[in-house]
Amino acid sequence: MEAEGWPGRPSRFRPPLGDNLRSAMSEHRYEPREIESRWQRIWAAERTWEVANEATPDGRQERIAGAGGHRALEGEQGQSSYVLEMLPYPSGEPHIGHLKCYALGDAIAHFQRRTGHRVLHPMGYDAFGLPAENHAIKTGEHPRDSTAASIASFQRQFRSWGISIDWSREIATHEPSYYRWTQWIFLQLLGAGLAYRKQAAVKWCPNDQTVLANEQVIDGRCERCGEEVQVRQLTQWFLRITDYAERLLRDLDRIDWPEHVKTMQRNWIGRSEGAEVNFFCEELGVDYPVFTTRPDTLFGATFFVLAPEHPDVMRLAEGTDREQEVREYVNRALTAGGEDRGAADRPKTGVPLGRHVLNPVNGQRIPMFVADYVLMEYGTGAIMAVPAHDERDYAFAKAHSLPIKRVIEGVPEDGGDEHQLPYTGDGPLVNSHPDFDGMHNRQALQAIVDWLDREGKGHASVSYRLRDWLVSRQRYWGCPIPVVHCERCGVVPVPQQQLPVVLPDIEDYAPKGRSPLASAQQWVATTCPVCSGDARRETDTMDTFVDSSWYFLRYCDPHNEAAAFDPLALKEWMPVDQYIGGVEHAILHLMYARFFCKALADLGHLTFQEPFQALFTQGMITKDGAKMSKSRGNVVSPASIVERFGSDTARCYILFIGPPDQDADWSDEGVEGVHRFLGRLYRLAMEVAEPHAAPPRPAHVRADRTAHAPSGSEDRGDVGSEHQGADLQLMRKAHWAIEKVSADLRRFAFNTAIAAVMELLNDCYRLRDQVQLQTQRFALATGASLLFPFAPHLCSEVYQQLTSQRVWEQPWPRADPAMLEADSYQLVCQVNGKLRDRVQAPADATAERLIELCRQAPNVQAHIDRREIVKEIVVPGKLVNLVVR
RNA sequence: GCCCAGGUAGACAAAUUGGCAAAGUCAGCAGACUUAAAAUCUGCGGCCCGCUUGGGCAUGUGGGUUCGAGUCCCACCCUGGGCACCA
Repeated sequence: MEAEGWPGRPSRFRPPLGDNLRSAMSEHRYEPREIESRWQRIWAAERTWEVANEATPDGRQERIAGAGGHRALEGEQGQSSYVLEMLPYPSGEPHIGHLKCYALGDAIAHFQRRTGHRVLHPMGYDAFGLPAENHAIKTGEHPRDSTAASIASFQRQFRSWGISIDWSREIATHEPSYYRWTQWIFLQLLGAGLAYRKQAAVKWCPNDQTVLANEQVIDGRCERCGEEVQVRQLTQWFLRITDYAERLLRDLDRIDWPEHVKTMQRNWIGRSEGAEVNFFCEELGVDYPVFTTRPDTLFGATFFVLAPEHPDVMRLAEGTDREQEVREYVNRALTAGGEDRGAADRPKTGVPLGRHVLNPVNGQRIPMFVADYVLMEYGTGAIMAVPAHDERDYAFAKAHSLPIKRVIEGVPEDGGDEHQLPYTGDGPLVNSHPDFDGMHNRQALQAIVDWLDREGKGHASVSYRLRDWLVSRQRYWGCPIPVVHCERCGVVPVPQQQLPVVLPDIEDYAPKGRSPLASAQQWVATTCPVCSGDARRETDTMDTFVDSSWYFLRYCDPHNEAAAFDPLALKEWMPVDQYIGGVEHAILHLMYARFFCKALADLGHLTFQEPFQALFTQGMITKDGAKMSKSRGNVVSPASIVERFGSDTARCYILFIGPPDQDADWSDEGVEGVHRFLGRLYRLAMEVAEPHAAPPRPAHVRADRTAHAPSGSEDRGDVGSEHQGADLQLMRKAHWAIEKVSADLRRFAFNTAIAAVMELLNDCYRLRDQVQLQTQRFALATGASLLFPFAPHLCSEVYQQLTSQRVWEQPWPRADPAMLEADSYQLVCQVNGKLRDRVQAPADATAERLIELCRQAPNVQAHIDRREIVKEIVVPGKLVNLVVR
């Protein structure tokens, strides 16, 4: 809707005044349910939000091509835009967080469409997972059935919200047509050596009876159920995400994500620069490498520690008088290891191994220990201990009365006092070696690494905190891992043409410490694809995060039966232009999806490295300051809000409540306020939309006007008639709103965008008996057009009534620059930085003229008095500040 | 402990680049309409002094930079989040 192209620009028509307001208004009750279901039917019947792939070569676009109403307005050259909210896990009903997420994403999608983009905005379901399986254990209902019910409920509600989804691309991760390709991707990774099996100390949840990924363990507890996790030695499937640590870290610089999310990922990857140094054990004739970030403190190493899981621990202790003691310690550490081994304030336990290693820099013989504060998974599972300069080594040395040797001089005030240890700061080296003593430790660090490298005793090295991703789960309701175990051939991938490996039906879902799939004997028994001999199927299923690590690719080509996706389809849509979801996925899902992209790109399937170019993380909706939960009984269900007020109100309110990236507290009164606003818009629009039943003027408004605005204070200046002044004023306000809402949408400031439309509507009411009908219509239609991304049903209705056109088929309105500029403005007059007066100034006044106007302002004169003006600061369009002495 | 975000009326918030603090919404008060209420429409709204013109004080606290600070700098307090034996 171009301002200039406004149909039927102002006639001189003025509505006659009448006094049957009451009856006229009562015909225009705002009935969201009626309005919303009507427009939803139209969008469904016309498949308005479907969008076809342009580049898919085999004619499939006919099937998925909808009417695509918005396509009519921007032709073939419309730039593609992929707007995506995080895949919902369907359980029961959608909650308020879903409403916020989709209200947000839909506003972006609508804005994109109306600014000339072809928008892909799909929907699907993360349908495998534990809740459905736990439900099955309790009730015996097949997870497939309960999942189907939840999906149906989600669909129903999503449709009732009127979000502009291309429903033709709907997917669900539990459908064989989807997980067939999840399995295909797994085999791709397996073929590339990125999926592998190993025995490892893994986190086990005794309640859910399954292993967990490191990322799913929070403070030693299961992320899902809160049960304390145990450590078990099991053979499990892993994905080699650590191979991508460096790229996952580096590429964060190339994507437009919130800084705090990037920071979390950086911390999780945990890159450390240092050196690997070999310590030689004479007794066994073996080199033990350690990773250290502090090679500058090598001369201060007074002992050496191995992790209890270190494979050489028992071999080292064997034959020494410590053997029994070590065996007991290791056994205790390995079995009881689950209970917060991660806590830093735990006492430092450990036992000597009765063996020694040589410090490569000075040949000193130092004792070896085994202690559980050293982790097998990080570095080499062994450390050199420098108690003088490391808090943990210091605590261990104190507990076991080991020598402490200071090798870095502290800054003057700590004077080398023993009480100042451990000292982890910087300073010159001491007690080290004549070549390094006196050198600043940061330079010494490099010098020592160079020396180690030359001597072949070590080298610079980088270590990461990130661990490989444990993806196998001993659960039923997940994607089967597509391999078989053959006695002769070992682990054999299921050939691609035999995919999907379909999840079999089973009798008993109860976990027994192994996958429930193991009880499906007929399914497990199979033949080896290589040797045709007897083989058993893998009975573990995949972590559901695997399913959701690639779903955004499938949306680009959801019905492809020959491949997971067509490269041309990906080229058209990927990467996702705007991804939207909660911060709770900052590490897990977002890291895994990035990893999948990089791995698939390396395998030649993708041409991009990052799946989500821009990310927006929404804040949580709380109630009474607390997270909504059933146990607190403070849950606000979207269905009840939609029922009472309609989805337009629900959506507007949730965006109006505050900045969308911040947490916000739900307020029932606030919802009513927004509902009132929508009702006001509707009623005024209906009133002016019917020229025949001319809207009557309420008598009191007339009275009010004569009482309050006799000369029209807005008419200050030389504008001719009063009508022109008010008309101009409202037109300006409408154009101001266009400018404001457009800018706010670009920066996701939905709350202020809605407030701007509220302001416009307030002016429509305030000026309604002073402006021409056409002006009123223009202002209201503009308001509806601007509010459409937030309240699509109401705005479609209002726009249709006012203009007989479909608002979503109109391009986004553009403000007329001439309407944004007034010919005069209020000049702020300051003296010594304090506001003293305001005067009207012409827009084109020179600096000299502005100073003059300021000086003459009555209250400014009083403050200047006879004092000397030492400085004049002029900010054209804003203020003049006179500095006096 | 380390890192990040935030602290503005009675509540939620706005102020995009250092330029009129508080747009908008809620709650509140007043008026119109009504037999009345609800709904609706209109208006008022930081604190202190003053009859008003006006003046002083106000963005967690204390300093600083600047003609001018919610915004920039330093120190501190509070709230929320992330990380935390990772060598």
